[in-house]
Amino acid sequence: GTKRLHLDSESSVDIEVGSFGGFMMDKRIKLENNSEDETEGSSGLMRTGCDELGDDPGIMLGSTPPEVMASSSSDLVFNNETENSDDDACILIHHMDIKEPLANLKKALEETHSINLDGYEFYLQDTTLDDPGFQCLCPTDPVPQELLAIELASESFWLENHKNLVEQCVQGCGTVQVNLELKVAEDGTKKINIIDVLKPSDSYLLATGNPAFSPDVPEETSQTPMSEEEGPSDKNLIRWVVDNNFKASQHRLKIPEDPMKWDVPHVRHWLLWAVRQFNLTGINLADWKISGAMLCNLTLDDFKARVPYDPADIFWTHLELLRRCKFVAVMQNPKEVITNETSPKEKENETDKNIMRGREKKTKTSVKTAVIMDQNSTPTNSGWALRSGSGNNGQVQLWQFLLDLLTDKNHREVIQWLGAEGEFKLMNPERVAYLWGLRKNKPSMNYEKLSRALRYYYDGDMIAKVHGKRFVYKFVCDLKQLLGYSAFELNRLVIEAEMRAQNAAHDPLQHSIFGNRNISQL
DNA sequence: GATGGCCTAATTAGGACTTCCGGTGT
DNA sequence: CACACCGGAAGTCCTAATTAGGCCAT
Repeated sequence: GTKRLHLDSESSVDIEVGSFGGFMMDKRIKLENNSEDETEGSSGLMRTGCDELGDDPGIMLGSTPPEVMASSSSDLVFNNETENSDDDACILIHHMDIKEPLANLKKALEETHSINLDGYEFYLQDTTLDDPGFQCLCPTDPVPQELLAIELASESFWLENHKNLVEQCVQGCGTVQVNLELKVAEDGTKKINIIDVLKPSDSYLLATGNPAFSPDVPEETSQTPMSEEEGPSDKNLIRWVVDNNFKASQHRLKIPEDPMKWDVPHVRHWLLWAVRQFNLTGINLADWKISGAMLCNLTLDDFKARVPYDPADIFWTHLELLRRCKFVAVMQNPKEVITNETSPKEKENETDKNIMRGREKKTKTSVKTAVIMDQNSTPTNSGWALRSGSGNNGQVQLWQFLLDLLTDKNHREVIQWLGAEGEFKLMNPERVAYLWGLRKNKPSMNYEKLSRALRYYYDGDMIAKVHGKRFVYKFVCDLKQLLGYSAFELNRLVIEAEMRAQNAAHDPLQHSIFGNRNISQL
């Protein structure tokens, strides 16, 4: 369906709520912005995520050496542009290879800014072992890219100078953007606090030619695999999609979906994410020590006072969607909105992409399917986007349907998980095919045809056959990333639901482990 | 009358299967 | 020998993108 939001006197959006592979709601928004000049502010586009990040006295102590404050470089950015000059804390932004020893980082800071950092030690500020934010930084764990932004708690975590970030906290390789602050604790400890380790902005990578950070785990983050090739032809068309990385962290940190229920730390978590996501500048974190209720009641004037730079009202639109639709959305292709221009080089790339796309056509379904998986991934640039198709045409796909059945305790007799590795067996293949036929309005569907459809998945990253086992297939994708649950967890949840159902009164809404929602609605 | 913008319908392209079938493996 | 499994080929159904044509204002 489509519903219209009236955001303010100048803008309205048509939101088409569809199903993008089912798991991620694809909210397409046709933004009708009366503002003619959408390209305004295109200069300085794609700024470094946390450039000029505003002060947060709660984080930063006012003990930064003054000589640091006075210096500046292209690679080290201070946030002292804010009017709030009485607060002298600042964030330093430095780009480096993630596998460089921290000692090198310290040396670079000293050389670049002619400052003496003797006695300063690196800390992951206020990150504790119990902090969920820290857990994702453990070397043995995959690192959701968005969560490279380290959330702060109460105690600091000391890092060794001679080791690099990979050895101590973050997996991956390539260039990263490290946000730092210098401070002296009350006990006199000199700290170089690492606040964030982020993927560098595209502009930085483009300018330097450095490879983007890539986690050692399947690449993931937020945005949808927006395809450059499918960018909106209408200059006024902005496509917003749910940011799955934020959603994942939201789930993990138990942040309510309704922003009205957010407390101050929730708002702060969201804002830190937004600063980087929308390249916000001039933001003062101290202005955002507000509850979710206050956030939802911000007037446009309040907002403008807090967000001095918001070209094309992008962040305002985002906030409106958050408040009214309760989802954290990102634009699929912010560049188009901000620039509306294509450089000759980009055009050249597009040509290449078109060629690539022509090649991809031969790979059939597999690639397309992988794209849906990639919803969870932020294409570091065009890599993922190249693989993107045009969605699932709004129809349920076979793999979704199978997951629906697999998460429904009432269908365990016809299809069920085998073990913890994503394997599943069609206990009654013809019944599964019949149900699939019902869903697709294909009364003549049978297992032979269904299995042919499954075989189209073999080339991709979604489903594979388990050789030698009759009617047994396997989800080879990362279900944890896709659904927030691993196959093992899904299996356990289904079994538990079944056991509960046996012990409790019948609850018609609890067929699926997801309650009255099915996979397509997650 | 020429031009450009807007709207709508028709056409085209592409994705995800569906249907059929000959062949292979167990 | 039966049946699962494989993969090519062509077709279907759907949506999205592109193109063409008509209308209207300048």
